[in-house]
Amino acid sequence: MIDGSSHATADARPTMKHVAALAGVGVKTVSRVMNNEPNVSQATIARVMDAVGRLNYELDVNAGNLKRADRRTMTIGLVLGSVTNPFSGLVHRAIEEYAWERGTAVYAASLDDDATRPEAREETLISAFLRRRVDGLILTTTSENQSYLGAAQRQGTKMVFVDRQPVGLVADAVLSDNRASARSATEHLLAHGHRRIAYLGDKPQNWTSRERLDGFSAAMRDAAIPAADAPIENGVSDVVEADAALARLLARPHPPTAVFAAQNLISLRMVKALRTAGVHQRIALIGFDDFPAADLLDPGLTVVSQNPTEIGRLAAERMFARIGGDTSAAAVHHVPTTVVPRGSGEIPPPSA
Amino acid sequence: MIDGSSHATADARPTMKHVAALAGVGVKTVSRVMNNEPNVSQATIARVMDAVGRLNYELDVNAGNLKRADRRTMTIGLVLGSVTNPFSGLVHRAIEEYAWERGTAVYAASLDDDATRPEAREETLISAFLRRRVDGLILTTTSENQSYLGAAQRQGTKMVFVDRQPVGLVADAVLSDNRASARSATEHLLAHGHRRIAYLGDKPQNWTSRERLDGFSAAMRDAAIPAADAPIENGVSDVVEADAALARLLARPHPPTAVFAAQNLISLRMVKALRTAGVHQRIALIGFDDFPAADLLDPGLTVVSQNPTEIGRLAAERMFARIGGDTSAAAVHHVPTTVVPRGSGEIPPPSA
DNA sequence: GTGAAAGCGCTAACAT
DNA sequence: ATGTTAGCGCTTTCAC
Repeated sequence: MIDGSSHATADARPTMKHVAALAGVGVKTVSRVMNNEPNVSQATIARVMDAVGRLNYELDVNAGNLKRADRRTMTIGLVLGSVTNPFSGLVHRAIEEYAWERGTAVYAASLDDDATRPEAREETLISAFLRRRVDGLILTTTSENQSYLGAAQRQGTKMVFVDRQPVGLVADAVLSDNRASARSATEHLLAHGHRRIAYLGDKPQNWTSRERLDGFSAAMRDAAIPAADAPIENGVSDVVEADAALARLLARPHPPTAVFAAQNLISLRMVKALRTAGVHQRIALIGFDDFPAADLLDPGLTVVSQNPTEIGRLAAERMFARIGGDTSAAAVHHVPTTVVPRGSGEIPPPSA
Repeated sequence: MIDGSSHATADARPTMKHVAALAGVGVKTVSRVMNNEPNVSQATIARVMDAVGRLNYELDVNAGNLKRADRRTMTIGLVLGSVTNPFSGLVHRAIEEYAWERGTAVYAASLDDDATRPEAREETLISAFLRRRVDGLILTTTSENQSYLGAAQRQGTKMVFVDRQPVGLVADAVLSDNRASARSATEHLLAHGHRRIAYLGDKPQNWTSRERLDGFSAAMRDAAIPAADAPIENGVSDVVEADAALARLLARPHPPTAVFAAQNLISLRMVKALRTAGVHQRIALIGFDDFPAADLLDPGLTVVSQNPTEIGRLAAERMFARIGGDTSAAAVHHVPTTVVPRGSGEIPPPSA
């Protein structure tokens, strides 16, 4: 027994037939044992399990699903923003946890916002999942319209959207109330006495971006702030751009006394830009999305904290409810956000 | 056409037989078209594709794999630390990218270090992957010994380890040279004049933790520093513990002038502890693993930066080489790390 | 260039 | 309590 090749375990992948032969039973009996079905004697179970162990047999669930009545593959597909993003990472983690607890495997695929042809990649990934007959798809789509998923949905694939609402398709969605969150953030700054507040946002092609901008605008309008005192910078996707955007804001006749960075990466870039400009102790900043080191900055970064873990858990819960036969009307589920004050968002305006 | 049920697309999932019937050809011809096989006339291809479009047919790859000669499922399984950890997230992302480019789907599963019975969960997840006949497994295992994977390996499942070396199993591994990296970090502090350096590490059950501690100890020994000046605190897994550990260090007759936090979460906890103790501008700190906001801290956090993206890419490369038939000897692949100076690691000792 | 028949590994339905 | 037969949706083999 030098190299394992003379070991009792065979090198070829065993099938149920091999196990049945070795145990001296029929294949259906092996199937019963492997699937914990009733009506098998303890003695037979023992003999089958012994053979399974000797051969290191693992049930082939794909083959079984071919014939099985419910035709469930016990897999779901996840299409999210990159797992590199802490938000997506937590959503991913929560869904995975929920799925594995229910014996369901999770396919993961990332969608980078900045890809060349995002819709093409999105459709390719989803098609790959459909060809593998996933029971459901949990999606953060980049495309403008998801009606192309209608056929797959009618054919039985369950769908739940995360961090977005579906367009051209009726399906459950789980997300933060982006508009209300942006409003809260803005009102937080207003409550601390600010009147001139700048908004830094992501690309407006992005639906969540538009929602956040709407929330900001609504809050400013309600506070009777003229649009001239609510400057907007969209599409800040780079540190250099952040510096430039801040420079533009500071060059205004009446520069803003506070900044709302409505996306997590933009928040980081803005922390740096304010620092570089030497105004980080003077201009208030509130960011969107929390991250581990936010409280270690100086000043600590005040953020609108989403609850990605709860978003993921709830999305998974909806998914498994649908898979389990829930046919209630599709709905949008909002997960609450909270403003976490850490210092940067509580800097008062100079006048105060 | 009010609700789509009267639409041309059927609600039942179509099979090749349906497509063949609608296109007026045999199933084998449909199979040829779906798999881009030669010897089909353009006219036939067009008719088949038309039927495919009308029925919204998607090939069932699981069914096909049952009979296909190579029996490849075009899926791999990933068992990593939680995608919540930025290191794992980047490794995950790189592997995913590489796999999808090769038409391979990726199953993802997280393994939390702090689970109750980590090996049980590990084996459950891996078994789930094997039952789905993945072509390969890319693993960051928690178990002490992986010889239980030998049978699956002999049966054809390729395996590549990430961030760990396999024990009791011969397989490729891709990881940072933890020992050398810890040595570099320590030498960086020594080069800045420090003689009394504390080491804060993860649980010593963890193999990478032991390697890092070894690297630290070797560097200190080479510098002829007595062990009394190289205090070690292991298993700091909490902010409170970090405070306590720092307090113990500062209470020493000759407190350390520098600290090496040899794990990413511990680095964060230590930043906070030093800040709380009011010594963050006085005691040097070097962390392990980079993170997005490290340069935004004050002082900026000097770290040993691993290259998780390259680790992931290389692991995927090895995996696909093995799947493609590479039978060369299994090897350990070290991916270089770099010390990124940002301020905290360059604070001189009081005497200098 | 095309199709008919066999069978991949398993489960359903029906024996016994 | 156990085994036998058919067939899931596809690819292989081989015939035309």
